[in-house]
Amino acid sequence: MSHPSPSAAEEGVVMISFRATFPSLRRTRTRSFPSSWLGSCGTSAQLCKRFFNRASYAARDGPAVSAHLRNGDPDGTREVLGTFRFPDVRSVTKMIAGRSQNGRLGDALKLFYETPVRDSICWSTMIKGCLDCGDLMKAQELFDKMPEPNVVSWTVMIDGFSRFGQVERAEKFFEQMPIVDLTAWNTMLHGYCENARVYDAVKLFEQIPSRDVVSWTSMIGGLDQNGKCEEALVVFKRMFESGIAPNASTLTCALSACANALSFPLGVQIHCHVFKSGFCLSVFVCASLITFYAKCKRIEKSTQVFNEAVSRNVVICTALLTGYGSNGRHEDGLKVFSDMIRKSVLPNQSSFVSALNSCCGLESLDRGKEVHAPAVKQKLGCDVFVGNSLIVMYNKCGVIDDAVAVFKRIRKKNIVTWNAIVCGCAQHGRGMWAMELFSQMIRGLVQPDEITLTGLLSSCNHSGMLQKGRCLFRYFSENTSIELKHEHYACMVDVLGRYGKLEEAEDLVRNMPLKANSIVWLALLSSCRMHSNIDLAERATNYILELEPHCSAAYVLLSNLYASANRWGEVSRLRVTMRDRGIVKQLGSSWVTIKGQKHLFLPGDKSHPLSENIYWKLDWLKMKLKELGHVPDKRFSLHDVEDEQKEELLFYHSERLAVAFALISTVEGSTVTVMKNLRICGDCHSAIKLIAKIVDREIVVRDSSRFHHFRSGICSCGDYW
DNA sequence: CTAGGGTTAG
Repeated sequence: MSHPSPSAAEEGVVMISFRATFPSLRRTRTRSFPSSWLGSCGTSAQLCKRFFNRASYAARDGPAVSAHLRNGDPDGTREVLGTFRFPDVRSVTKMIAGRSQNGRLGDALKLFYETPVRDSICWSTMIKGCLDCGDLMKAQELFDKMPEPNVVSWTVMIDGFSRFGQVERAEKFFEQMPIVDLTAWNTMLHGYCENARVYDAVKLFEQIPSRDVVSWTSMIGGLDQNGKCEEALVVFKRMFESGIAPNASTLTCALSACANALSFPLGVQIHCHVFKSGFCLSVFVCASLITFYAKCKRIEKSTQVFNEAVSRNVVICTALLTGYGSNGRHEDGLKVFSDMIRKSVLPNQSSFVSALNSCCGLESLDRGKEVHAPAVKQKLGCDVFVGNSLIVMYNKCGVIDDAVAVFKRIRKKNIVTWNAIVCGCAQHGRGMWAMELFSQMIRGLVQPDEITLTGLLSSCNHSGMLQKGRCLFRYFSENTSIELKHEHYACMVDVLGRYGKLEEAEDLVRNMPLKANSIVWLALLSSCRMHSNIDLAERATNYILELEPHCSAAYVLLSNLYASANRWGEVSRLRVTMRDRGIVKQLGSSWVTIKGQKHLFLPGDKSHPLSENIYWKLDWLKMKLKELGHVPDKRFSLHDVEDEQKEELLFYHSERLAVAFALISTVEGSTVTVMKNLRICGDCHSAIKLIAKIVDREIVVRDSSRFHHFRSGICSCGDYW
């Protein structure tokens, strides 16, 4: 400390002389930051300046101010300054920074304006504060008013413009700077990178007179984050040759590039370097090692790095959690998550996102709710990222109402939020909701994107809204710059075809500007299956097999179409072709998750330990169904066998076994949810409607295309699916 | 720890 602390005597002298000069001040002493008094101070600016800049006061009170700011209690600083006779510009600057960082721009500005003496640091802090609080205009205004902007304030502005996506203005500022130092160069470099102008960044990088480790790291990270991971690695190697030693940040960026480029050997080399150099102490490096191994599908190595990590903070845990998720090891991922909570490592936004993704992977509503609860506890339930994941999770686990509840609570919705809920409506057959959401988007000036269109068309498709579908399709092609892709045409063909407009659908396929791919033709073929149009189906199949000779779905669809028309000769001919070409039909299966345990059923399956009870329940249901006048629809039994046998086969479809098992294994009155890998069979559909009525419970079946909510004799799909 | 630059998890 260059300034010695004042002795009590000295302080006393100051006090006495000050009070003698301003006797009225005694009353205001305990009040916080007396602005009125600052006004009177202005009459003697020199005196004021002398008092304000007395380092001795800052030496005594400064640490207290810092402590309050550190503890997130900017108001505490007022109390300290209340006992503080002469706040100096350093303390005021700290307070301004504190208030800005707490999002209280108004208070910060008030302090700033009340301060009579402002140095360039104070100005820069205030400008930065405006930018941190999202007020670019105010920052610019202050910058223009600043008496002598220095290289720091210029740099703050460049960074601000870049962060607001106004890289052109940043560029202009950079060109106009009277003095450019290396930090300014690096700021501009980073600005280009974060605004996807990575090649301008490269150009700038080559111009930097002397590059330091930050320049190199920015360049490597920038290239990597703009999808140029190979080039990032080239720059990394060049850096080594130029003799600049990488630090923890550099290694983090380089490892990320290795992961994206799946450059396993180089990543391992970096790992060795990390090990030898001691950078494994850095949590960032450690996390990126975990991610690197996970992306290279060496999840065991990720676990090893995790186990050997010196400290386990949220970043490291989340890296492993995410790694497990992306390797399909959802149970393990959720175990990491629950360990975090148990060991009081507070999960953050990303941890929740990954954990919820794993719940989706397990299709487990219970696990999803277990993650939702701590998210709410941490006030992240309405966060846009966590919220988006929650919407997807609730949709996928079959409870659209909960997804909607989350949607409504998210205040700062982004396009992903809107898409998530629109796609949920599609899956759950809430076509009208989807339309209402779309008009809300348009009114709220939210730009829909190509995913929105897919969601909307598929909503129309699942709700049988022909006219709405046609309108949307036209609206998007005429009024937006969204490029229509194959999936959009496939969706539209579905909308038309399922409704029975097969000719119109075929016209669309033949006249679309892109070359129709197998997905588009497959949409047409499945419509033909629904509306028993064998001619068109045969044509569509030919196109599909030309494009994709091993498309088993095409064979199955056509074969089922022949079967339902009793053309068994064609069926067996197709079966032979399939066998010759080695095409295997996907076997139908259904499953139910109860208490975290997945129970899988195949058609006519008797392997389940509770098989006897399941079949007993099914027989009882069969009797009840008969009483209600249910007649099995044998058209859905696509085997060339006697009618009675057909009925038998129908009754033991995997979805029914799963439903019966779910009913006997859960509490009466609760909703049961069954998943199926293929589309639900038509006869099962009508039977389950009645079963829901008989047992007076809601039964949810998710098949390969959507959710069916069965309740008291009706299905949410309105028999249109 | 009074102002400006690079890093992680999706």
